[in-house]
Amino acid sequence: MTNKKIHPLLNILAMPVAVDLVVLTVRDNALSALMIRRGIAPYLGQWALPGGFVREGECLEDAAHRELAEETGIKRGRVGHIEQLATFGAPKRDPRGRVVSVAYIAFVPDLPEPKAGGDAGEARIVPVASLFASSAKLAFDHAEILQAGVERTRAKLEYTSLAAAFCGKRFTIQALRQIYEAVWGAPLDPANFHRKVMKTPGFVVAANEKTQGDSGRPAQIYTQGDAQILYPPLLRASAAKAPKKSMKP
Amino acid sequence: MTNKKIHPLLNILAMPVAVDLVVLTVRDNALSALMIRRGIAPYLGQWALPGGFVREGECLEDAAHRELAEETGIKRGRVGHIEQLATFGAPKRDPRGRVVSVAYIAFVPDLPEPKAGGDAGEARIVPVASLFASSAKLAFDHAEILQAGVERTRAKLEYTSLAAAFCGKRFTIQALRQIYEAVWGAPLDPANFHRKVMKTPGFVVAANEKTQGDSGRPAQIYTQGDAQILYPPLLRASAAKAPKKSMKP
DNA sequence: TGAATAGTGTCTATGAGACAGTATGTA
DNA sequence: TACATACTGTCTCATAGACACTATTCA
Repeated sequence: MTNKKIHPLLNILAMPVAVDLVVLTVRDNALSALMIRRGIAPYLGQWALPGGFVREGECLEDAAHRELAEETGIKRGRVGHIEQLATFGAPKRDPRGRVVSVAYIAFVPDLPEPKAGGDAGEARIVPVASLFASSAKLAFDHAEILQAGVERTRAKLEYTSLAAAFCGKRFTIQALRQIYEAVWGAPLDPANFHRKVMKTPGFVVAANEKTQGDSGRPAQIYTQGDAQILYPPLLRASAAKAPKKSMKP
Repeated sequence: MTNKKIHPLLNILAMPVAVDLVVLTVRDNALSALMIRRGIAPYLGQWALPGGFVREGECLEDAAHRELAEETGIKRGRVGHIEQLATFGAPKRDPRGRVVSVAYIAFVPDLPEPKAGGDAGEARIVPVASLFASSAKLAFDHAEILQAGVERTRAKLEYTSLAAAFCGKRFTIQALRQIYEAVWGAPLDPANFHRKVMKTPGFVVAANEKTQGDSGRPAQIYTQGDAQILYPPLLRASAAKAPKKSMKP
């Protein structure tokens, strides 16, 4: 690249690149997403995912963190986990012109009600079940992005320790189980769950503390362990599987 | 390097968007990728993934199929499976200027040695093991993309029926097993594998035909079934798991 | 016949699920 | 004390892995 007059890319189509964020948390035992009510056209007044455009010299994940902080006030340190989800690039997905959007999922421990900042309108934490209801029309292709983010999250809880990213730094096994129950939308047997977590090396580490003041026996408090991958995985019950009958007399 | 472009409508930084392809096949029992030797600078003469820029009015997956056909001659119908892998957007990943690249993985049944077309140099099918060797320096961040594609592929064979996308339309259980062995790089017990595939509903469907002319008992021929998801999954042996001892006297 | 591969039988170890039982706190 | 929740024990069933065995072809 010594000849600076030649720009091989000049006659290539260029387009804005955005990041959109599926920010998930568990609130009142319901998997919920942080949504922004759009204050400008198009899709004025509809729910949209937080997001914005990538800037010069900024990598995609940095853009995601920046938008999260700008639009919702969530700083990097409060984010339990962030990862790239997928990229959406249909030519007409934004009526203003072609935009490619790189979607991220972020898991955040239970949040205070956020305040909107930047160019966003009202920001709220909404249970995903109500967003999936047909009456809730999301802006752009954000329903599709949200759906993909939730499905990825459900799948990842099976074989990774990411459920802990929804908890705070210190948590009980019950709290961890409630994350699974909220994300999967199905109850789990507390006894079996407890045993499974305990025998998965590195999933959680006992802290030198117990709960107190609650009703019932105090619970051991744990912190997240080193393990990233759960082996064997903690599988959801298959929808395809026939219900079982107990044979105990 | 002021390759900055401003989108006319939005006054936002715009950039070229590329697709890069991790085209995988199993050849001589080795997982292999289709690579292109670069015929132009930068990285002249080094191995790179096939790819190119997204065009106006073209969605990302269409761009992936188009580049695959242009650079390697593989038509849509020959592709067993294609899916988006991830998007790579580090500001300096292309020394010519900022480019965001959406990577795809494609699985193709065993290929004839390809001919290069378009602006590509020599195209070849290379075992991924030799590409991972430290001596093989790939262009751009393509080593990282390839690594991600191979890891995704290994993981997906566990819980999906995608291994069949590496086989032709009709295949034996042995052929399917050899896909798993090549992708995972580890032998599987033929008897147990056979039973596992058979008892997973919809994984394969028996065709009305058997092999003939080979040594050994003729094998039933199958086609791919309806199932997308394997439940329960066909897990790789964990590296973390201690080797087992047989207790049989 | 023997070599080779397909496919089945069967034993064992492991893990999931159901659920009873015990431990330890609060009201 | 009653109650609630944490945790443990234990039984049953399903599955994976090891590997012996049978089946069916070709040379």
